Amino acid sequence: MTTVSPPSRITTLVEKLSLRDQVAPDEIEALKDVLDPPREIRSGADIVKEHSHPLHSTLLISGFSARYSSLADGARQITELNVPGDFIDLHSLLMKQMDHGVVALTDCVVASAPHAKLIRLTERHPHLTRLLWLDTIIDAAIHRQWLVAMGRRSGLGHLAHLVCELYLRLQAVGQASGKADGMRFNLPLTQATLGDALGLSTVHVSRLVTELRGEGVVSWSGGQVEILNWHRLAEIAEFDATYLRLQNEPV
Amino acid sequence: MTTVSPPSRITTLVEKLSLRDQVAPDEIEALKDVLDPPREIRSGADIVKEHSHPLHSTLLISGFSARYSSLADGARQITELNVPGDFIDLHSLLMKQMDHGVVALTDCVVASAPHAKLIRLTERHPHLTRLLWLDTIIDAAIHRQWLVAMGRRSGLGHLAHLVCELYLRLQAVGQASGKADGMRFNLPLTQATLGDALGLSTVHVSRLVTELRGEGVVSWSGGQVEILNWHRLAEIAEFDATYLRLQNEPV
DNA sequence: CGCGCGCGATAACATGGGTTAAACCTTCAC
DNA sequence: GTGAAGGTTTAACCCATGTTATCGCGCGCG
Repeated sequence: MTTVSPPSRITTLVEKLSLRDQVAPDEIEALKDVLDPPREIRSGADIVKEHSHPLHSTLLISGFSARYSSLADGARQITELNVPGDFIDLHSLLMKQMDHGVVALTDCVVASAPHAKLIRLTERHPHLTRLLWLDTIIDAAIHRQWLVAMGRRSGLGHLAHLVCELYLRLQAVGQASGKADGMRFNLPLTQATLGDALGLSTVHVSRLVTELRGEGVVSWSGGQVEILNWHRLAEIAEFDATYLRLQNEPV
Repeated sequence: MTTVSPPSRITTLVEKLSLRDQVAPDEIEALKDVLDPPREIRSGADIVKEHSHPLHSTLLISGFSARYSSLADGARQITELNVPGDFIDLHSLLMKQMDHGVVALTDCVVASAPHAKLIRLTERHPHLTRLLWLDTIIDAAIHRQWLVAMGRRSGLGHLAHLVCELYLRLQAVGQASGKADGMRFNLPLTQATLGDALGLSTVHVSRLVTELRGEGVVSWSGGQVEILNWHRLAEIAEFDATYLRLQNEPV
C-alpha cells in the first residue's frame, strides 16, 4: 500500500477532477487544508446516518460505500455506489439534513471536511467550487441513468449498465486495469447488495449474473469482474458514457 | 395574467429560494441581470435537446416540462417533472453536454441565462451560487426518491408519492391551493406521460388512478387533482418531505 | 478436523404489471 | 351536428421477476 511517496488522501479526488478541468496548485492546497486526518470505517457501519444533520462532508479514500434509503417493511434501496475519490455527502453542506444514509460496503478509509471550512472555500475559490458543484451534478446524472435503467430496461440491461458504469468510474481513479490488458476490477459486493442497488431480488441477480457469464460477456467470481466483451456488454446496456463526464472541458 | 404589477420573470424562483434562505436585494438584481427576455415554447417541443451542448441555462417561468431520456426501442423515461421556478438545465453550465433532454409538457414560458453571465455570477456572488448549487442538489434528492419508489415501492405507492411531491412543489411556488381550503392543483398531463415518469404502462397508470380514486384518497379528473385525504395518501406513499428542503436553513 | 454460516445456484410456483384489443368519452374542426 | 383524433377505461391473457425452499461450496473458528 505504501511505496516511496504514499498517496495523499486527496490523490483519487484530484485525479478524477483533473480529468474534467485543470486543478491549480493553490486549489489542491485548499482541498488539503479542508480535510481532517483519515479514519477507518468497518464494513457494514454507517458513514453517515439517515436523517442526521452532518457538520462535515466526507471524502471516500478507499473502499466501497453506498447511499441508501430504508423502507418501513425493512427493504433497502441503494441509490448510488461510491468509489474512492467520491465526496459521499457533499450535498449535506447545503441540504443540512440527510435525506438518505451512507453505509460502508467494505472496510473503508475516509476523511472529513468541516462545513465551516468548506463554506470558506466557496467564498475564496469560485473555480474550485464549480468543480465540487460539478461532482454533485454528476451524482444527479448517475441517478438519472439508474432511473432510466430501472424504469425502462430489462433486468439484464440494468445489470450490464451498472457493470459498465463501475468499470469506467473505477478506471478513472486507477482502480481498474486498462482496456489493453484485460478490463478487470475488484467488486467485493454480495448479490444481495447488488439487488438492493438494482431494485431486484437476490435470486434474480443470481440468474442475471449467470446469464451474463453464459453469454461470455463477463467472467465474474470471487468479487473479481472481468469484462470479456465490452462491445457486447455496452450493447446490452445501451451504454453511453456522456453522463460520467470524463472529458476535459474547462468550467 | 397581469394585475397592477405583473409578476417578474424571477418571481417563482425567488419565492422558492426564499423558503430556504434569505435572498438579498443585490442577489435578486444579479439574477434579473443574468436572464434574457422570456419566450414561449409550444407543448410537445424540446426546450433542451438530448446530447446538445447548451450555451445558456433556462428557467421555467410557467407550465410543466420534463427531463427525459429516449431508448433505442422508442420508449421514453422521464426522470423529473419541472414546475415553474425550476432551472431546467442549470447543470449544463458545468456538465457542458446534456445527458438527457427537456420537453415542454404544456405550453411554457421560459427565460434563458447565458453561461458566460452565470459563470461571472459565481465569481461575484458566492452565497447566491450556493443557493443555485442547492437547487441542483435538490434535483438529485428528487431523483433518489424516485429511485426508491421505482425500486422498492408498489405501483400505487409510487403514484401516491408523485402526487405528494407535486403538491408540495407546486404549493411552494403558489400554484396549488392551501391545506385549509382544499388541496387542489392543476396537472394537465396525460396518463401516458405519467407512465413514462413512473416507469409503468398507461394501462397500469389508469388502473392505479382508478384505485386511488376508489379509496377516496384523491379526486382526479380533467387534469384537476384534489387530495381528499393527505394522511392516507402520505401513508400509502411512505412520504417524507425532507428531501424537498422547504425549510429555512441558511447556507 | 469438523462445524456453522454466509453466500450463491437452482427449482417450483405465485403475481404485479405488460400487452393487445376494443369500447367509450371528450374535444374540436368543419 | 358529425366525424376524426386523442385520451381513458376495461378485459383477457402473458411473462419477467418475486417468493420460498433446498442444496452446496468455501472459509473462519472452536
